[in-house]
Parts: sequence; structure tokens; C-alpha cells
Amino acid sequence: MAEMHGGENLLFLTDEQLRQGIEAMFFAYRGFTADPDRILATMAYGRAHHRAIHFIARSPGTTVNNLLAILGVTKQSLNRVLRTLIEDGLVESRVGTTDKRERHLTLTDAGAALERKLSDAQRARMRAAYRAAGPQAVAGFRQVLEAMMEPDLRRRYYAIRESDT
Amino acid sequence: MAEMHGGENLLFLTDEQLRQGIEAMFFAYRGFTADPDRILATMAYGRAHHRAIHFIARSPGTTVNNLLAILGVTKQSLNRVLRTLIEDGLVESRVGTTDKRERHLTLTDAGAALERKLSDAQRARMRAAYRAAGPQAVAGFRQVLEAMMEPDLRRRYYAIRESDT
DNA sequence: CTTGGAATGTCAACAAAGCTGACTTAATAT
DNA sequence: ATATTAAGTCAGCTTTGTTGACATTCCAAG
Repeated sequence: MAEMHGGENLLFLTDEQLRQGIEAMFFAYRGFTADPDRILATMAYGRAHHRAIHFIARSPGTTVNNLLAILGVTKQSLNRVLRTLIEDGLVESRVGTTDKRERHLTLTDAGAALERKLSDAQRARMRAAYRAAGPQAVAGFRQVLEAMMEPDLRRRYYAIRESDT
Repeated sequence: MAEMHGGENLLFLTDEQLRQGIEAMFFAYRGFTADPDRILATMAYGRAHHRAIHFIARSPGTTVNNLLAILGVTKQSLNRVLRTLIEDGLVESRVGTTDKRERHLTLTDAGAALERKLSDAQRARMRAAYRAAGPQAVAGFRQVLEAMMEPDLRRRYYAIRESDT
């Protein structure tokens, strides 16, 4: 924790500074999605498909319910996306073994290939930004983003990270 | 500039670190828009209206063309939003004096009131995140976001900042 | 002065991706 | 047995984006 001494250290909390942060978030998010969007535009897919693919890749065997909670959409909305991905052979849906009501979702080889393509593009921009800003800036970036999340999503964000080897 | 020495300082560039950054962006953006979205849901407005209102407030008298470039949508899409805001008396559109083709957009008192309401909510979350992370983290946050923007939007971002007193 | 091009606005049609509400099926939990 | 949960489906609606075509107004250059 950095200690606060007096007033001038709180300059980063002025309305003007906060406004700039808001605008930075807005413009940066556009850059963040630009590369995958370009790739998806050449197929019959959109950002919603990308999100589903990303989190299935990240948590193979995840259930529909879990995905719903992470993505924060209705099941009707997710189902539309999921159905096309399954029909197109990018995602596989298998009935659960312990609980047969659940469907466990995984990427097929074709799905994994698309995931890699999208992910490579997005990571390339992230890597460039990280490299330009440096490790200390990246740590701060992550700290602020985590503080900005809704508590329940922050918990899910941590859970996904910890599920990695 | 922080100097790079060898390998372990580049750990923040591993695919796993980049993936976490991507997910942090995704979850944080949801938090970022959550509060204004809640307010807008109670009216007949959406996120597109918020964006228009924000940038008109930020650059009073801006032209439609300038707004188009900042928002990155088609004029038809913006026009629909703008029309309802003008009809509802939140935005005023005045024919330009030097160039009468241009329309200069400003917020009415009612528009400014809504802007303040939305902006207050969004800034409150930003302020909380900034406070929790501290000044150094905020500097890093801003650095990474700026590096992530598309170059032309980065220029516009700087231009808006510099237009302030 | 005429003409070309730029800025703006409008109409129509459409697509992506979200929403609500109602309902079914199957399986689990109480 | 009954209630609840997970998933899927149908219908209809909203917001916000897209193209394409076209009219108007105005500035500027030949």
C-alpha cells in the first residue's frame, strides 16, 4: 500500500482525471476488440461467438450455466450463439456423467484453431501495449481493472486464473 | 523508461499473462458500463445515447462529423440517436455560422442534467477503483490503455484532453 | 457562373445480439 | 411424490449497428 500524505497525491482523483480515465477505457476497448472483430467479420460470426469460444477454451468442459454467469447474458441469447457453433462443428456439447442434466462444452479441433487465430491477434496487440508500457505499468493496469470489476465477476475472474496449471 | 535486463522481467509478456489481461479488460469493462446502464434502463435510452451525450458535453459545439469519427459508427446510426435526443430536448443542434452545412451540437440544461447523473455514477466507480489501486497503479493503467488504442483514436483522445482549460 | 465535391440528413431494409415470457424435457434433490 | 434445477426452444421485441440510394445545401475551383 502506498501511503497518502496530504493533498497533491490525490490529484489523480480529480473529476478531470477520472474523466480522462473513462475516455481512455472507451477508446482502449475499441482497440482491444478491433483485431478479432476484423477476423470475425470475414465469417458469419460476431463478438458474441468470440466470447463464448474464449471461455470454453479457457475452461474446457464448462457447463452452460457457468458460461451464462461469466458472460452475463440470458440463456436464450447464449443458446443462439452456441447452437451455430455446435452446428458448424466448432464446439462439442456432451451430456454430463455425474449430473446428466448438464452439458459440458469443449472446442473441437476446428474450434480450437479459430480460437487460436482470434487469440493470437488479440494477444499481439496486448503484447505490444504491455511492451510499450513496461512491467510496472502493467501491474498497475491490472490492479485498477480488478478494482473496477463487479465483486461477483471479480471472484469468477480469480477462479478462472486459479484453475490454470 | 525502465531498462530491460534479461528474461525474468518479461514474465508479464507470457501468453498466460496476456490472457489474464484480456479477461481483466473484459470483466472490467462490464463494471465500467454497469452503473450508467442501470440508470439508462429506467429511461428509453441506451449506451449509444450515453456516448453521444458524453462527448457533446466534453466538446460543446462539436460537429456531427467530429462526433462520428470519435464514436466510430455510421452517420445513420448516430443520427437515429441524435434525433431522439434533439426531439426530447436534451441536445440542441445549431447550424454553423461560418459553414452553414455543419451542425453544432450542445447539451440543453436537461441534457446537462442527465450527463451529470450518468457521469457521477461512472466517476464514482472509477474513483473507488483509483483509490483502491493508488496513484502509481493509475499511471500504469493509463499508460497501457493509451498503448492499446488505435493510433487515430489515440490522437483524438489527446486532442480532447488538450482542449480543456 | 457553373459544376464538382463535401457535409448533412433521410428513407428503407436488414443483421447481430441483447431482452422478456412461456413452455418442455429430463434429471436431481427434498 | 413433488419441487427444483439445467438445458433447450418458440415467439416477439428492442437497441444498435450495417448498406445503399437519394436530396439538400453550401463551398470552392475551374
